[in-house]
Amino acid sequence: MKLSTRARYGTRVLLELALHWGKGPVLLKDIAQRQQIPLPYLQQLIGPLVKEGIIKTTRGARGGISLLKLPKEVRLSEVIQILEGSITPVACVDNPELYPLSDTCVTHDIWAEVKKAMDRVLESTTFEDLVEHKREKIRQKQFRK
Amino acid sequence: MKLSTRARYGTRVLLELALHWGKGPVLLKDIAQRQQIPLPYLQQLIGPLVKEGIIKTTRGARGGISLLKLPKEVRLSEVIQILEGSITPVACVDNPELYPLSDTCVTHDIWAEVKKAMDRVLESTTFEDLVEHKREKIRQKQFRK
DNA sequence: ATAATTGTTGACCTTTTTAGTCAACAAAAA
DNA sequence: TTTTTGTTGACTAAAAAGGTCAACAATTAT
Repeated sequence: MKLSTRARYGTRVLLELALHWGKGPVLLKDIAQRQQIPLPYLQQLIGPLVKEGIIKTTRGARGGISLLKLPKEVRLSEVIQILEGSITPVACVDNPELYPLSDTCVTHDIWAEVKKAMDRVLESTTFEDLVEHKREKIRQKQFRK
Repeated sequence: MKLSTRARYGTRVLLELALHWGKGPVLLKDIAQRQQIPLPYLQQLIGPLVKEGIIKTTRGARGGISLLKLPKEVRLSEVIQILEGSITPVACVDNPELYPLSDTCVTHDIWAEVKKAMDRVLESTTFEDLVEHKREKIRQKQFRK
């Protein structure tokens, strides 16, 4: 049940952009370095995010990528869906019509519940939440010194 | 985020045993056929379940496998843990000590929440629940005819 | 203009994981 | 003592994950 690195990296990239909101584009190279993501791999991840209208890219000198929406308008669930696909534990939860036995298959039902439980968390979390949470953590850390 | 076939097959096997509770051992061959699991693969799955004391095996003619505990004493979470390992979406949720940045890493926290949400479902579901649910479904199906 | 700076794309490769097979063996019952 | 079952560990094939690369396209700075 591991999340792919695509989804994990993608979340961290978007969190960076959310923290940098309103301050112009962020260099891919810098993100790659700070987040310890191989640059060529990172470049590959942003394609789908651009296509879905989450971020925009600016080419040429002083370019980079930036968030297209407000951080509060981007849900964690979207990003995972885009970079990883459905989080369903088993395929038949997404396509019950393909599995005619599902009307007496109780394991099907329980996997559907598991998926719902995950969805509740991922859909209720926006990048604004993450930004706030992050700033709070940093404050607490300084306080402890 | 897919569940492995090991975990899915294992759940179905235990559900069979729970439905057959109190009626002696069930042949591996029969389970394999009914559940459409390759027999040699199934044989491989039961080892860990025996080792953890969930089921017992009986060799020789009229042998098979049977549930060692009451269905209501076996949680779905145990079976998945045994056959698939931890369901954590990211490794650092299980071993925070290995990742020193986790005290300001908010993505870590959100993955931990996702895991908790899954655990709540899996730990609160026993095979007695599944058996009941199954019987209820069968009743409803007959009623519709 | 044109050189330098960035992002874009698709093809490719390597490693790891998953799913499954097989053969030789061990125990119990008929 | 033969037949019926389960046990184990080594092996293999296929798929997915993770990552690399080279050639290209668009901007900006000079």
